[in-house]
Amino acid sequence: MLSHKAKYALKALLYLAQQEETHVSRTIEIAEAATIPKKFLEQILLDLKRGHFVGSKQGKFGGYYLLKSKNDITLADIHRLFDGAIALLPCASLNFYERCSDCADESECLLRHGLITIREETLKAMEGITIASLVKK
Amino acid sequence: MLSHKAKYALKALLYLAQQEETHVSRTIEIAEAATIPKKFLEQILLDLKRGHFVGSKQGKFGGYYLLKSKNDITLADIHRLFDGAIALLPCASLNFYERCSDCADESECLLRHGLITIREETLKAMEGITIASLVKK
DNA sequence: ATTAATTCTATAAAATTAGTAGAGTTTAAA
DNA sequence: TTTAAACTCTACTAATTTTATAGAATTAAT
Repeated sequence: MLSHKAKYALKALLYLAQQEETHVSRTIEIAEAATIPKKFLEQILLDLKRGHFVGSKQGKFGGYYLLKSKNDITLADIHRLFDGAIALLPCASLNFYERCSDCADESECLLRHGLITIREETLKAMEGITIASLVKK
Repeated sequence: MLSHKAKYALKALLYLAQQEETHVSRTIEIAEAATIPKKFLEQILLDLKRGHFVGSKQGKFGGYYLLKSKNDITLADIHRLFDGAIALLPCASLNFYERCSDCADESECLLRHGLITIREETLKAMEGITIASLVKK
């Protein structure tokens, strides 16, 4: 399941994707349009900025705008940024790999093989969902 | 990601699937073989029993055994039993459906459509992974 | 200088997860 | 019928994560 943070991030990105390219959106404007607690959204937008998905303009008349093309922001990206690994266990993850402490010999683990298959399939599906594809409904 | 409970459940089921059909396995035996805290495993086996995946024999010389065929226990089943919905948000779930409180009109939600697609694809993948397929490596 | 915005750090309440404790019940066998 | 060995059940606890909130600092336009 997605965390609220990831869900809010996606909703904020969808909002930004629907604005004119030149428009910068204030946090409060996004928060009200997408029903997201404003102070929580502040953090989320900063995370998105650090992930180089959005840019910001500071000071009066400042706000946020999409930095990457809406075609290049995928569900997999946002999942990884806010909720971490796509894989079902760390030992089956590419970007968040970690050994299981309860596993004597990883190469012998019956579970891992199946979970790698799952990761490959869900990753492909999640990379197919972009902000652009969501906006197009 | 899978919870430890779900991971332990899968490891326990894999252990049971590798025993002879007539054999009943004691909790302590499974715990030691699969490196699972015994008292934690007790709870997990009871959950698996209530889900009709395993059966038990009480009293001295009692223990657990597979109730369902290893071909009929899927990763999706175990995910649902221990970790709930397969879908990324409750509003996109079949078995754990819930409305989002921050969503004014669900039929208008741009996110939901994409998440239903993802759910369909990952569900298909997860239903393809059975205890039998994992044992066969 | 003032206003309106982002940025940053700290804090807090609630929920979830992971695991432990201990008493109760059931069954086989001596 | 007693004992041993197993499952069953309920409650509890500690740690972690999640979901925020608060407030001061910084930036930029007018």
